[in-house]
Amino acid sequence: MLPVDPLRDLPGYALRRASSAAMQKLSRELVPLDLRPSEASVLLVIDANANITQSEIGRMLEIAGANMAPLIGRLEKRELVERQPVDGRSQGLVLTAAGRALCARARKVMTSHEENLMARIPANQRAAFVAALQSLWDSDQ
Amino acid sequence: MLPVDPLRDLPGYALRRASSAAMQKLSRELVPLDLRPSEASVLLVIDANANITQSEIGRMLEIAGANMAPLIGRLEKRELVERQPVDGRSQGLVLTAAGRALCARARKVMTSHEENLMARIPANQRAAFVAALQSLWDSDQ
DNA sequence: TATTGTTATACTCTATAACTATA
DNA sequence: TATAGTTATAGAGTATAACAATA
Repeated sequence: MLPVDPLRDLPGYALRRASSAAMQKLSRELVPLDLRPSEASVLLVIDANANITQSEIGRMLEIAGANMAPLIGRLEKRELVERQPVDGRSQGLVLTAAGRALCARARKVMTSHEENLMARIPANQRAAFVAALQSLWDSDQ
Repeated sequence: MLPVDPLRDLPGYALRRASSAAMQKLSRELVPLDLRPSEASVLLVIDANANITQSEIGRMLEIAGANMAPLIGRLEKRELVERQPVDGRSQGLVLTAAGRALCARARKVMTSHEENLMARIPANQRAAFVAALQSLWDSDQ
């Protein structure tokens, strides 16, 4: 007798499995760049917002401050990011030349990843799909 | 100047944030039952498939065998699940009376959670939304 | 008082390797 | 040889608590 999967048709479970599969795939695609998805995301955010502080990044991406410190530390140690004092307690972050180069490669990987995901969904449903995801993302009440 | 979020409109990123928000919410809702989402899922699977083995559950839910052992161990220690030898190396799993009672409560929590999620999405888009998620879930190539 | 940045710590989920017992 | 179950271990993400320096 074939086993029954009582979770298969639950939207929340499908959401979890889809997200997990997509993240695993992206992680593998970023291996050649020696970046994790969270690190690549932070590079893109700094590139789009020169002199942003790490607490601002944390609020934007919902990464707790305690976890931003080692993440930024790794990027700084690899000389992808530089800190520039804003005031006595805040530091603006900017990409180095190497950081901009790696960010460009990361953007290509992520863009390609996104296109491959969306290719699975009928074109006329994509906008509704993303809108539905964004409405769930604020449902954490 | 307001910071720019270059990730906000990427479907894959929206997928990750939506999944993360939903999982955090479900985790909180399961706290009174002292169950994690993965434990609740396993209870539902055993309830729907008496005498299923833990390796079969692992294949269904994509939980590695190495991680099933401590998970089932916790459920057995709480006397929610019993092991019954199938052959020399396999054991069928069944719920105890306490396990069935807790499973029923977990099902209520999960069903309510699913309904609250879907309430955010227009009714005429829900089927397409779940179908899109299921097609992504197999995109881990 | 509140915020920024940081360290330390712990928990969950996940991943790999190695091992036994059995098929 | 392949599979079931287990143990140990490590990585990654996330969470809280605590602290110093600054606003």
